[in-house]
Amino acid sequence: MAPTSKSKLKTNSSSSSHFLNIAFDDDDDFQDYPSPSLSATPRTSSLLPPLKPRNPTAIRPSKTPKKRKPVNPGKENCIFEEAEPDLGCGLDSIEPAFDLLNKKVVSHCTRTDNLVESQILESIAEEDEGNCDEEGSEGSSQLDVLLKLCAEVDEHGADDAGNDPKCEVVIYCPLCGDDMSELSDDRRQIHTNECLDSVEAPADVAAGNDDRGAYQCPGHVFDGSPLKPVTNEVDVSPVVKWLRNLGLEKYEEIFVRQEIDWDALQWLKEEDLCSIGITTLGPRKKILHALSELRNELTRTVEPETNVSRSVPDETKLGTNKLITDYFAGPQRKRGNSGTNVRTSVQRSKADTSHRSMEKKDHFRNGKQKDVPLWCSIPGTSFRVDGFKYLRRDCSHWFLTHFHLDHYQGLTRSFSHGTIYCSLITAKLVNLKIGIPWDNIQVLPLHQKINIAGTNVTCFDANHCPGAIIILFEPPNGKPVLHTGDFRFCEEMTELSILQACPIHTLILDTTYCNPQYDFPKQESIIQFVIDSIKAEAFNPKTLFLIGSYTIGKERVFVEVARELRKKVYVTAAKLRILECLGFKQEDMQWFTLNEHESHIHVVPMWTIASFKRLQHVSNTYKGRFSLIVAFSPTGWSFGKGKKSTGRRWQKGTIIRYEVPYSEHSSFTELKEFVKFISPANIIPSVNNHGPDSQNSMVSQLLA
DNA sequence: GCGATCAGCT
DNA sequence: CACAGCTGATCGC
Repeated sequence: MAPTSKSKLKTNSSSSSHFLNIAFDDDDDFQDYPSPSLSATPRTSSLLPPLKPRNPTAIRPSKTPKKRKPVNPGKENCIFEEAEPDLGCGLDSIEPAFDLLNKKVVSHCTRTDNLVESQILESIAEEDEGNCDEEGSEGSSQLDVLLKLCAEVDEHGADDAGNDPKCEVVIYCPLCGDDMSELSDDRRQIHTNECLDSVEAPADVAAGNDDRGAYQCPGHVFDGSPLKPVTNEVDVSPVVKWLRNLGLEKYEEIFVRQEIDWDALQWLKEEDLCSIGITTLGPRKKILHALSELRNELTRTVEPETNVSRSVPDETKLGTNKLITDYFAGPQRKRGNSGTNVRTSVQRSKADTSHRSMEKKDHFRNGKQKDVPLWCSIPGTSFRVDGFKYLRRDCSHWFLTHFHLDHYQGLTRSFSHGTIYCSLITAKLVNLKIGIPWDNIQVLPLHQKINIAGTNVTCFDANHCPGAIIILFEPPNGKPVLHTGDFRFCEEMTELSILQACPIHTLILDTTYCNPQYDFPKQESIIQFVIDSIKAEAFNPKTLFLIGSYTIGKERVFVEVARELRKKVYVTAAKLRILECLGFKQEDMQWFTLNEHESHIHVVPMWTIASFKRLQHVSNTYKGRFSLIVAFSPTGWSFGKGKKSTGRRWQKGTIIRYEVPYSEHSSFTELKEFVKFISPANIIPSVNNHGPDSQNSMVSQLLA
């Protein structure tokens, strides 16, 4: 395969070099700000080709109106806030550029939000093979949908367990461990209710259900007792069972000795645990976490049926990144939000086979199964995307969209689950940083359709970090899936003929900034601000400029600063090794130096800039050589949400930090434009950072 | 002992 | 909170 490495920076491709060669006209610095309107038409008509929905009938109206969160109330109309008084360090020179940027963004922010109420796409979880047609459930009640999904989960679970038909179903009481196989359902119910009463569990907790066979047992809901046979635990207290379930059996003795019963357990605090002898941090935290879960369970008012019919189908249709199993929160689940406590047979079956070490490694950690989220499975294939945290043996094709920790987490040197597919740049980094042998890596070319196990696969530059790709899957079932990974929409994407022609069925979308209040400026404008700031202060040789960067990402900021100012930037040797993987041309590489004395512009990790303590340490290191530090922290979070202002300027003594809204993810406006361009039948958000309800609401607003 | 993992933090 | 990732503690082979 002939890789056509094309860095996102587009510095290594003459055909796209215009991307970097911004006209830095001093008189026209901020013309590049996007149109101040959220309505789709202005920018679309001025900058982009007409975005024709190619699949208009696929969009279905919402069955239930969704609430829309209040939009930015208009007070965030200043991009930079003076976080602390300017102590006067001769910085007047850089203020004008700062003010100018500020004013420009004011006009940018005071736009009229013109959002139409939700229009929700259905995104019913489909079977991997794609033969579960969503049309079939069109007329179903929400409960029917739920039941159907449950049935599918059950079947799946049985398969996963390597179900043995000869295997006799033995049903134990999860409380006392008695064999209840011979009892009728009613008798089992009575039995467990009695057990339940005997440990004084509140009634609302008992509302959860277990789908073990035909029998529903409430017991494990509150004590988390294991679902495997527990014949040796007949005489064991609920507290001990609870500890064992947490994998902390070695502390049983302490709890027994201290006579901590179920009631007392609920009230334990960290200092109590320390005082009774649980001095190791990890187990103590684990116990405290489990206790807080337990308290949540006990205080929650559970209305299982109401919750099931109200929330589950909605979330399913909207395609959040949750599995069906997420809707049935077991006692230990972190995100138990449905209020129901049914444990699915998937979880049970896997628990039953957890003695097999390989399966244990694949599916479990501390007794918890890591569910494969919707966003990393490609419907119609067995492929996984960025799902290395959920390694399974049922897949041998693993795609990696880009080399950021939250996407490759779980990928280690010992990976043996098949082939990793990624861009050339990502491949180099995976090899360099993780040590994956090249034999296990398949480099994907850009813009070139290739066939992998019967599915056509085409990649495009994601305009995120170097090597980041968007992947188009065309499985044999005729339902193409576009996975954006992390991406920032740009007009070049609308010019991709394959995307124009291919009717996307499922869009797995980077929804990091899927909220109307995230509508940051174009990257060029921010870079220009940084350049202007440095230019303005450059007369002072005792000023050190710091530019924040991730392992990869944000390179455009310091590369363009160097090119424009024709000054070298200092990077560490480790950083240079990474930069060498990114496909820069020699003329760009010349701007990097390993000699810190050669430059007063240093590239540092973002986390160095994030804290004044660390900046102070840098300042101390350079005492004598530099008397002022100006640091730039480029992050999209500095624009909007939850902050009093939409960007900040901080100062402490001779250290100044600018948080500049430089984002490598799409803004809300860009997401809307992209969704309009793609017009998918389904959307699956890959980021769920505002809670499911809010997220669904936001995703539905993309269609407004 | 070392790699993997997780919580906590920014 | 998150972005993305560092640190330090613990787990597990």
